[in-house]
Amino acid sequence: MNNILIIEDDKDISRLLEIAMKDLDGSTTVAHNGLLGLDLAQEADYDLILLDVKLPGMNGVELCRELRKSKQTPVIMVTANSEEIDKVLGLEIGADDYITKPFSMRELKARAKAVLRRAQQSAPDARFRESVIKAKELEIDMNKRRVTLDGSNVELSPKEYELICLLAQNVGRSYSRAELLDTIWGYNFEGYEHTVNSHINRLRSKIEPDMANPKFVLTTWGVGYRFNEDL
Amino acid sequence: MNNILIIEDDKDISRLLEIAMKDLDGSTTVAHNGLLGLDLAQEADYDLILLDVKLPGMNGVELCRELRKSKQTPVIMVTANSEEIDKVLGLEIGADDYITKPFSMRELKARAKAVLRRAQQSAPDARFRESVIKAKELEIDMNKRRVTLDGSNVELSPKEYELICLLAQNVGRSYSRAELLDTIWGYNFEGYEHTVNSHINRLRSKIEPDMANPKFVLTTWGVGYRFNEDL
DNA sequence: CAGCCATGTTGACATTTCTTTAACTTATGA
DNA sequence: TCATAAGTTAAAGAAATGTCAACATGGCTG
Repeated sequence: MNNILIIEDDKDISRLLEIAMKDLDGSTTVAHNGLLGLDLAQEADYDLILLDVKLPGMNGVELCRELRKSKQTPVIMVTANSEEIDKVLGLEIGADDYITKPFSMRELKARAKAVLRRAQQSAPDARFRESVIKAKELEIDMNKRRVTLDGSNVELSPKEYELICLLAQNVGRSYSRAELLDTIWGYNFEGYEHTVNSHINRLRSKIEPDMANPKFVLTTWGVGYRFNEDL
Repeated sequence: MNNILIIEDDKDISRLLEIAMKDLDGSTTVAHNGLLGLDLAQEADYDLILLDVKLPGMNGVELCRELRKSKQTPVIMVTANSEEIDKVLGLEIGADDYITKPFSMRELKARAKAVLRRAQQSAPDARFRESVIKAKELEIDMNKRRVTLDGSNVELSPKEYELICLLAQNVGRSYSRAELLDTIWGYNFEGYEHTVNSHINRLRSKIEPDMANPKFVLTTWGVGYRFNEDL
């Protein structure tokens, strides 16, 4: 979950920015003027700030420069025209990226994702964020989206992959079918819980050496499924 | 005294770069477009080249790749945004370092100094960069920008080439169509993800012996594409 | 200006995955 | 032990996704 601060006076645009950030698993705070925005940015530690260049109260370029005196929070400047870009680029204000209106949602999300990724990679604790999970001969590489069994590749469908990731990331925790449907299928899924069984079944058939005695994905009777805690 | 070539169309930025280089006891030459820059770089022996990615005449990535065919002059790429960094990092173009706008003078000088020191210390052939990827009968030589199948040349379009480079450099990692669009087409691309299919299709028709069973570029169903990890 | 080439778009068709159904097996407790 | 609730498995139609050829466009070059 990323904490994202949006400093933008136009209500429509800030609404749009919020929607895009929610898609990126972000929790958003909005400030509709520069001074308030700077206060918030200096008080809390955000993962990313989307900052409009033209603002009432305090200009975005000034704000960014001021913020940089105390914090290195990643900033993406939102500019209305190319004239403003020159200012952002030419001056050393310390923004991490910029985007010009009108922008596409895809572009905005891609840029935000890239900035967040870079910020996290350079952060000191990046090495603690393990993206490879190992359990006996089973290995899940979340960066590559790759699952191997004894070193050889296992082809998993999207649902199967999401299931094994969720379970393996929370070894020993039992998930009910309803929980799995909510997190993987989404709250709007209208189908039966039985669907989960089907997918677990196919997942097992691909990773379990002995279907009758699963090693990895275990059944918690009357509850749901969990990843084996004794491996 | 170091001879430094600056290839940058923006006059303000090139002046900024010149000032920084003079501080490093450098004598600077400026080219305001890509073709002229490449000419100069190929003619004379510079100690360092500062190269803007976005250029009129010839793109910085292409220029660097072209220059590498004849010279190993140290190159620092100057990029305006994260999209370009991703490209510089993702594709093998033979740059020695990169810096993003807006940059601080201090950072620029530090990087330039480091690159110059490295270049002077290492013997002429010590900084030989291995950039040939081999996978069975397929061979990709990123210095020559040449792809061969069983020794015979395969003619690839720019997009096809960038696709195979990116995928082959990250064997086994699955890229979604959106990711491919972001790194190869750029965040500004407004078209459909379907476009990726087309290019993968054409790429396959040129390198795959059996289109029905691709050996090199595999499909990760529901996700995207990847380079075969079991070769 | 004509023709070529790289690129992007479209749509018919093929393949894989998903959901549901149904028959079968296992665990649990009265 | 037997009834029943819960889980497994296989199969089939529906939905989603991928393939691939054909066409459209637009830049570049002779």
